[in-house]
Amino acid sequence: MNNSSLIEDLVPPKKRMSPQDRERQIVNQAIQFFAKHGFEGQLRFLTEELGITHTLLYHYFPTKQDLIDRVYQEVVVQRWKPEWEELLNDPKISPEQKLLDFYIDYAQTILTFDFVRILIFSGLADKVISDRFFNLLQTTVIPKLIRETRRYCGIKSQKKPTSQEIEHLMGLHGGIFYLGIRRWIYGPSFQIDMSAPTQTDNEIVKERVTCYLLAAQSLFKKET
Amino acid sequence: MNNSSLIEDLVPPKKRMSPQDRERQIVNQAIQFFAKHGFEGQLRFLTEELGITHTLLYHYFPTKQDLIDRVYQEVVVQRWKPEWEELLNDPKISPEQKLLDFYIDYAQTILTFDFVRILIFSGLADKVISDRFFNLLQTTVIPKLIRETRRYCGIKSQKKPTSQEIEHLMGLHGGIFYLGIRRWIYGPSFQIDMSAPTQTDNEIVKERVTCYLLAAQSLFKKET
DNA sequence: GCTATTATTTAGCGATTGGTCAATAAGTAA
DNA sequence: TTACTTATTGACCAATCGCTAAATAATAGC
Repeated sequence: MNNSSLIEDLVPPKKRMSPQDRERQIVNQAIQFFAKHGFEGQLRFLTEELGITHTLLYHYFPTKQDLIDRVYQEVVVQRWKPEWEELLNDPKISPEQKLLDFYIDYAQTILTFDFVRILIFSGLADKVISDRFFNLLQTTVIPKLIRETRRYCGIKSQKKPTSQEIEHLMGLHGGIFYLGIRRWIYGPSFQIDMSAPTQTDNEIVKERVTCYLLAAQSLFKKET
Repeated sequence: MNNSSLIEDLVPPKKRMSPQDRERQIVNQAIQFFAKHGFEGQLRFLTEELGITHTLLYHYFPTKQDLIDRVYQEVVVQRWKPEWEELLNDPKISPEQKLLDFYIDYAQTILTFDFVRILIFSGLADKVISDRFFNLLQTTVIPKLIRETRRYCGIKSQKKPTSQEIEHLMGLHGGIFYLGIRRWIYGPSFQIDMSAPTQTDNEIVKERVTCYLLAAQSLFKKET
């Protein structure tokens, strides 16, 4: 008469989930939801996607800000890799290999729908999330990237990075982040014709890093 | 007793403005308002800044979308310069000078608070504005920029741009647009230390274009 | 089966949203 | 002054926002 048993085999009703599972489910959906609609997205639509009432959401996250903070932790904070600093400090690796390894892994880590959009949404609004991320960038990897660039160019200076060196690095950095902006913000309308053979992200990043180093050599003449 | 006459000398009361002046005032304020708060910004706050009631706004723009459309026209459509195409087609100018002249003027034109933020806000939401702008870019200047890059490298090919050529140009393009993102989205926290001597935008753009062409020469070997 | 716990829902509140409509008052022409 | 146009306003509305309190029902331990 009814085929509910068949359906239940595939999708168990599980009307009442364990708190851990439910929280995990909410956070995962909230990440995609806020990345798509921004932090002004209405919680009632989020709970609609989850198939729960919006009051249940308040049971797990008492305020909207609590949920946003959690999303921020998962998307931005947990995605930062401490091993990036270790890699850039490793004396056994050549400068060009360090830069290449770093930017390939960095690009794979941050060029995602949720990261790029949430970072931009934050920058446009209160900047709480974006500020913290860029502070991390500026205090940790950027000085090391410039130090390695100097080593590659045969420069021994211990002085702090010049504005020209930083700007040159920002040219590379922006060129790579622009991949994410084209893909996840401007969307499919600003993509390359897919009928022709296209390069992979890794190939593109590799080419940009190579160009960066080539130009650095001609830009920063050897001094010693 | 009161000094209202003094104030009125400086700022005439002008409680009733001419329709043209009022509309101009509303549009100007709306551009800055939407660029700051996004298109979800509340019209009551906008009219508060203007010192008028929100109902008067509806007298000039019947719906919010009408006002947004007008802002789009002023900020994006009217800012596109047809002479960019003329410049890139001018046979009397060398390829490197064309690229330099174009990107210096392009950067000066679009790297503004209202343009950068409104373009990004649009991209994050319905993409109506950003799609149209990038369609303009892709169909007009990008093919010409790649043609001039080929001429600079001594390549005679008439084939349509390869994905590698486009990606290389996107590296330059993104590196320049990233100036606006740092300045108008991430904000002051991601700016270079101002105590040291800094480069002007024109100097930065010039250096990036030079690096782009240098790398293009080594990337695209001459074929004759 | 019984009970305690708690995941989940129903109902609703106060504030805010874009938008409407009729009344008001500042200019203009006679 | 008078009459007319219209820029501007005050009062209000339906829908929606984040959020709360109390009732309901599914589960686990006994």
